Amino acid sequence: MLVYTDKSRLPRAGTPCSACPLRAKPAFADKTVDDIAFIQSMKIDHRLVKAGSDIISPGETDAELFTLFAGWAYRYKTLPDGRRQILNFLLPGDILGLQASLLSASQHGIEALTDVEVCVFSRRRVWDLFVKMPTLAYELAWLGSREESMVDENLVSVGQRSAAERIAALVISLFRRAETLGLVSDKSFQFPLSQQHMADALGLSLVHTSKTWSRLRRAGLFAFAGGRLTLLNPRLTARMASLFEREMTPRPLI
Amino acid sequence: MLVYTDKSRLPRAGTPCSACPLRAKPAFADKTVDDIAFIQSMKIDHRLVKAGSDIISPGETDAELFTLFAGWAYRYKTLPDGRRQILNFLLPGDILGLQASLLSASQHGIEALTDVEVCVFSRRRVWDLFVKMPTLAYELAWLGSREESMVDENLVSVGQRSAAERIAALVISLFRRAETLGLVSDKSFQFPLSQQHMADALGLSLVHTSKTWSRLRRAGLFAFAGGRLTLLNPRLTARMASLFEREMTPRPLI
DNA sequence: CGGCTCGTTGATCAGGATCAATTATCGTGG
DNA sequence: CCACGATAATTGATCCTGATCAACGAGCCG
Repeated sequence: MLVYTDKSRLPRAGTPCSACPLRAKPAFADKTVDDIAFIQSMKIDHRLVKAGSDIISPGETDAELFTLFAGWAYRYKTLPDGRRQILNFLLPGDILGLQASLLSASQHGIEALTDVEVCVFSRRRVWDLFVKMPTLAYELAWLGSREESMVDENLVSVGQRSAAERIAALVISLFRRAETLGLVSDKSFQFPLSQQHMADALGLSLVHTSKTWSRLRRAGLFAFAGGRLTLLNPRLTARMASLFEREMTPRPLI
Repeated sequence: MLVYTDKSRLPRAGTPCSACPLRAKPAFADKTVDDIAFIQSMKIDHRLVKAGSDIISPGETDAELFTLFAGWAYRYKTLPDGRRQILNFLLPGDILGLQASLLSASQHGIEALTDVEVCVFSRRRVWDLFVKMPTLAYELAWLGSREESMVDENLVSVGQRSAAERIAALVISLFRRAETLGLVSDKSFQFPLSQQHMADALGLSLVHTSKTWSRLRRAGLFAFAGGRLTLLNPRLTARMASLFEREMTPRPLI
């Protein structure tokens, strides 16, 4: 993992969990002081990871547990001949490495999509957490189930939807997630995926992704410029993807 | 859910968890008496479900938690126009409805593939379990991660593998799972999937599934007769699917 | 300026979808 | 025991979505 060691350039590294700016967002449920104190006690580092490098490498054992503090990342698996499947994308507040930390070796890799900041939690203390902090343990399991549910949805896309439907589904689901984090202003948000990322996530070729992508743009579903995506027609995009509005209840932030 | 109410025809319904025949299998890790006693106290029913009916319906709220005691099942999602994606298959000893029980409403359905027996656990007491039984809570989370890891693998199949590779991957992964349960004798095991099930799991059309399936049979990878599948060439099948041998550590049985 | 990576666009190809017809397989009732 | 209808599997013909090949333009960095 590529890491900045010079913490002096990381003003937020010193911020206590109780004053975590993420926690203030409406996407996340409130926590008791005790829970926050325990989280703080588990936190062993605050790291910067450069875009494109692994936060957890495939096959890594004893990977720590992370919370994505800022930036985007994704989970992926590769086949021996190099084919890569992106399993799901990770946004700020998402937990990262839970599967790797419970199972013995990581079955997947996690790579930083943008420059990223992560909170690092001691893997050894996860067990401690289950013993002492049932609320947090429950929330950990909850977050795991939520991630599975996202993978489920991606599997539906790749297995059943056409190329255009897949892109529409990807775009709205990311839009909605960004929205709950307050990252959307005026229907537009920072969209850091390359077309190669989309292709690998959707099970499409790079070329076909490009063609379908620009077809949907010409159709007026969305616009893309300067790394920002503007969802011009959310209704139509959602309908094209058959992706239901699913109200987002505040979720736990570990 | 279609249920037999006449328990008299269910001799195993009265068997205490401590004498659970599944528990004796090498696939499952040993448990303390305390843990087993708690599991027993959570168990509120032992039900038979007919093949083809839902154990958990899509959108169901307050679904209970189950362990699959005997038979096969699968998780699935459907799109409004009827397209169906099978997310993963469930074999005896697998937990079922964990996601539905943690999240508020079930995002998927679970259907019995064969006639099935399930142990029913009180959903209300799951929280109790997290408070009192950290070991079991940890194992629940572990089982959740394991299921996610299976969905991950299916997503790799559907996103990256060719039709033949997908079928090969499905066949071996089911073979291996059946093997750990002692269901395989002489390289062959009961294989209850219809071609429609395979098609829906692999994101292929029914017709193409049939053609590829018989091509692989003619190629000598496996044979299928009388509902039993015989894996004639496990090595080649595994290589075709690029599915690595992954040693199975004993897993928790709740 | 050259050498990257990334996106775009056109031409061609093929894997798998769709359509259609036939053949087991099986449970059910006469 | 057989006839029947329903469901599941097979096979051939044709079509089309999306893969592959190839060339080119745009932005970016050294």
